[in-house]
Amino acid sequence: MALGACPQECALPQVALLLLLAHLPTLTFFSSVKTEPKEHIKTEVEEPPPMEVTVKEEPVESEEEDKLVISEPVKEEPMEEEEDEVPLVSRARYHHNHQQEEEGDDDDDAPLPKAGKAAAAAPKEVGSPTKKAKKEEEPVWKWWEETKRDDGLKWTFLEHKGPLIADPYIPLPHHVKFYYNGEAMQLSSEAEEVAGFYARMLDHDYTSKEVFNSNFMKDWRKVMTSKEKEIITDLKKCDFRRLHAHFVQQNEERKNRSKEEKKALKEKNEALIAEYGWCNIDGHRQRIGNFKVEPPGLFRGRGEHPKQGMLKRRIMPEDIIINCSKDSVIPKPPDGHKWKEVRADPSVTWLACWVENIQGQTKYVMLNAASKLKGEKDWQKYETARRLHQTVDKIRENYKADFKSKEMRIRQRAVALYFIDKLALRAGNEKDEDQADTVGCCSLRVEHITLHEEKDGKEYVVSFDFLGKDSIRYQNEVQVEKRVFKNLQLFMENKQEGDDLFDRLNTQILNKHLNELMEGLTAKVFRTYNASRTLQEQLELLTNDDDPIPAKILSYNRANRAVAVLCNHQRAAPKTFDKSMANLQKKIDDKKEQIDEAEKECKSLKKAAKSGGSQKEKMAHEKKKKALERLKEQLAKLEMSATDKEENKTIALGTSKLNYLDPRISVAWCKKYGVPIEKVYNKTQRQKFQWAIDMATAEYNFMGEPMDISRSNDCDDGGDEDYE
DNA sequence: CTCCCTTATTCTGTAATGCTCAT
DNA sequence: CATGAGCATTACAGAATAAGGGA
Repeated sequence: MALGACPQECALPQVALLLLLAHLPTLTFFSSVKTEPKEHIKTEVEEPPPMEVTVKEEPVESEEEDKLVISEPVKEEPMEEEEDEVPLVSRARYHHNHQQEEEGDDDDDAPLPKAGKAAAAAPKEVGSPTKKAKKEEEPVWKWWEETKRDDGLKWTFLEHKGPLIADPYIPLPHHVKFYYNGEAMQLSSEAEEVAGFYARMLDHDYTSKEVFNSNFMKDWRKVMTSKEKEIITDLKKCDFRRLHAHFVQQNEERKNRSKEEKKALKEKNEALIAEYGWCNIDGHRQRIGNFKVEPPGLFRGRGEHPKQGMLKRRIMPEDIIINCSKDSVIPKPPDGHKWKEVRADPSVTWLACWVENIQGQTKYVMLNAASKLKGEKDWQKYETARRLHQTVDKIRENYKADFKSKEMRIRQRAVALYFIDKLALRAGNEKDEDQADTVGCCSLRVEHITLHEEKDGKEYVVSFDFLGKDSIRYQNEVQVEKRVFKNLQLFMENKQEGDDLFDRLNTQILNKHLNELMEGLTAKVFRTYNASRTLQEQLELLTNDDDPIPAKILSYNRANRAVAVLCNHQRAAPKTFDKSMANLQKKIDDKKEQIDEAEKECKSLKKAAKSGGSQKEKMAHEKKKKALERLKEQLAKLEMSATDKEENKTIALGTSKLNYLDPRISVAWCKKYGVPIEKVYNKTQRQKFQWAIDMATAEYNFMGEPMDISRSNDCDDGGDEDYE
């Protein structure tokens, strides 16, 4: 049963199987406890479609909102334009200067030149109609109802304030001293700043690593004055403890700030966001993802990174390239500074970039996940995955046939693809020497797998053990087809540790082949496809229609978890895991005790009610019964979260939720089972997946007919339920 | 009910990867 | 084919914030 999670016979690593199997009984147990309170039954049975209930339940923002609500429930009518539209920074300018724009730009709200029928019909940007806090929600731009532009350009108009540069260094107070060889030493500002970076990390593992320390020392010495360089030669003689203590104290003080201070700080921060956090793209205001330039610091590579500890230098305006329209207000560099360059390249999505000094890579400032540019791409990604579904059977046949090919390179390609499909491995590009030694499928080396003709009663078992992205360990034992096994033996013949398993293959070759099988197909599409498919299948399998909401959510999380396991999304067990688990357990025990007690009381009341039979006594009994039910429900919820927590100990759900699971599957599930969307997506997630929440109905099927995104919403299930 | 502290969740930061295109 | 630039996506850790729970 749990095997249903796997794309094919047994894709899930063993852990997953164990987890799912081990907990299925629990699940059944819960689903059979019929103690739902009346309201629950109602929500599910009664008229108003669940969705409506949901909308009402939208958690209210906070204090301010309360005030407003008190004053008067604002009427439903969508308040037109005026206020809601404020945010467009320089609309006037935009229209003014925007002559190269084609015709159809007469509507204030549809600045996109090619907006077709969809845009015309679309209710323009609708703000939050009811609640009207002064910090109003940004009006939603339903870009998904517009026709996608097909010229490959990302924008016509782009205006922004440029990135926010890190504050200059402020030297430490004089009493905070660095000691060398037991003696206080006043460092130059430059050397002190870098010393501070190290001091901050004093109680981190990094500072106990040799590579980190030697890289640090080397770079630190580069910023020292010649005198300092002469003196400071040995890290072991450096004493950063005063600096460290200073920073700790600073943190402490920050935490203990008064309410007023905190509020002021928050406002200041919001002002910064208001100024730098937004851009105007084709007449719409959209949030920028990372508008702050990365401040200087010590490079923290993951795993055994050869460059860990190196100094990440301060980025100055002179390093930064700005990208924006010619006719926009060009961002102003800080006083006395210049940008490296200002260009207007509408073929890319970034607003600014610079080259980072550790790896020589370019870093970009881009829009945030809720933006059209990102959302459209995301949507497209899932449509590609759905197209794969249409042809995946053929592709599988195809690579299975290739297991027998006369050509080694074809066989290797086939086996690699088999792994990518079955195990959701990453493509595995080659890497440079100066990066951490991690691999993906194509870059697997012979030492990363072990072949077992037989293991634990199974034939042809391959065990994997390697470090993948972010140096996360991948360990798995998989039973494979005999042909795959024999091929692997062949590939490994006459090879030794360090040799590539697939020596006639790399990602370009593989992707080129894939592209011939299906337009737009690359190795990573399989990951997306198998992840999303697994979610949908697991949801179907695990959800019980008549479960109360918490049980449904547990099912959802389990389905999500199956995907996370498939994709090997791990996390370090939270430091306080055991403790908090024990706490939870105690709560559960307490609750059980309460229930025991309540049960006893209930029984005696029942007796009293029956024999004596006064109205009062009956009432008392009824009351107790209800209380008891409530308690039981609370207990079920607690136990639910306990299993959920336990199962989640070292598994991270976020990554798959955010990057691999077609959000329409989740939206459809919520609609189908009357689960409020907030139970599955938090606020930012709802923003990111607005397009899906808006477009998917309960009938959405990931494995159904893909949509043609470029021609927009003229197929599929034209859902129009508003559901925020 | 408020306050304070602890724990859980969300958000931010930025590293690490995938993939295409030009040379 | 090999290599590297360019840019976009995916990834986890840690900081920040919110929520829970006891006094």
